[in-house]
Amino acid sequence: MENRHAVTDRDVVKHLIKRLARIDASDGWRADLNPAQRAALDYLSRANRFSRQPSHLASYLGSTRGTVSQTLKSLAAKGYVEAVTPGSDKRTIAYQLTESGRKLATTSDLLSESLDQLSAGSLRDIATQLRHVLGAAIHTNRQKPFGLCKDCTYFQPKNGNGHCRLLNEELGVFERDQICHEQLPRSAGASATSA
Amino acid sequence: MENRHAVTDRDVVKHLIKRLARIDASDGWRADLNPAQRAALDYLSRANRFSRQPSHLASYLGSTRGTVSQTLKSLAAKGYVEAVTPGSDKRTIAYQLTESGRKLATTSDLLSESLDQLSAGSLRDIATQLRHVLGAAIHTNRQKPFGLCKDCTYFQPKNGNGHCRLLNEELGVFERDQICHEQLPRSAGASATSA
DNA sequence: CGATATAGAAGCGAGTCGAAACTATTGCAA
DNA sequence: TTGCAATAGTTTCGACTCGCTTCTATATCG
Repeated sequence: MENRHAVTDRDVVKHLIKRLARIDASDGWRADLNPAQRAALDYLSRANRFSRQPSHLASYLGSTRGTVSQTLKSLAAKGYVEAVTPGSDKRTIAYQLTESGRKLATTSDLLSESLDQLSAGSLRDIATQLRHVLGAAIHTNRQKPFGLCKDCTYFQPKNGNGHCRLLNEELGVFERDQICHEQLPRSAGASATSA
Repeated sequence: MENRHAVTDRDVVKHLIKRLARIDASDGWRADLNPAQRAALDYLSRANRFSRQPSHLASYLGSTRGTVSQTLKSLAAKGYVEAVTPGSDKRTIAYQLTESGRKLATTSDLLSESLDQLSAGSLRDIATQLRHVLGAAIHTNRQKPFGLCKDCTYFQPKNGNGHCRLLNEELGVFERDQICHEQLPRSAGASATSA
């Protein structure tokens, strides 16, 4: 009623996210990486052993196999990742961080520093709200959630560790907090095998 | 205490923002634009008449004059923006949207659609929280806020319209909701002329 | 078997990116 | 007034992203 040109909360949020992402991207040129390489490094540092193939990264980034293939190649040339050939399926290849890659992936970035200036309560609130946004975006875009192993329908506590009922694999403690391309959020409508 | 590998809220928020930005970027290839061109188009659609020069866009994006110069050139080649030469200072140039550019800038994107699935209350909460995050990031990165004209220290209501006390210019109604490279948030520590 | 699907990679062309060099102005100061 | 540093924009460079198409190997299913 006040004026026809008023900015809606939706647009405010949209611009806030986009601007934040832009600033973070411009910060992504630290060291000798670019934002895409940094994203790949970051993904590999969080992905569990079932989720480290080029196609998984492409799916996570909403990109293509061809594109991430090149990004991983340049990361390998710089010595931050290395290819490992897994077992059964000879078409696949997996990438893992090298020691220097691991070190680089854990260095703090601008976004972390900015977020550190907020209170614990604020962070928890933002996390809750943004989860809804990301959930909506993922649903709209028909993407996979790539959530944490421990929040998965197929995750089953076992002794101190865990067990994946989908892949029928034993899981170490640290793997509970890694992301998985097969993850199906427990809270969501879990209609079993679709993945 | 529960486990040493637990993911902090800070990292959750960081990953949520980054993933959201990635998905939005992959969506930014609609029409015949790429994400950078889309960002430039979006900026120009919201910038007031004092803020449409390449250097302003570079500052907003945390990029360089050289880079945005090329982006604007390709946007001009596609007919979405056109250069206009302003008055006094012959070094400067300003870009404005063409009719087709304006049309393209107002088409809804993935992020808008996702946000539309949230309640008004949620959107208002997220906006409040993200403003803090962006504020911190801008401060850390020593960037300008690029806030709305009406939220500026130099903004003065005048009749139904407004007046800028910094540039000593009259402002139309619609200009109150545009972003300005000179904006100094009213709430922040406004120590006058620094800009 | 063979058809088809899938994983990864290579090549293409447009374009981004920071960095540095370059041009044209402007403003300031000796 | 002349000189010179600061500023705005552009150009060029090399590395790289990106979607796209094609290619090669393997898998899978009928």
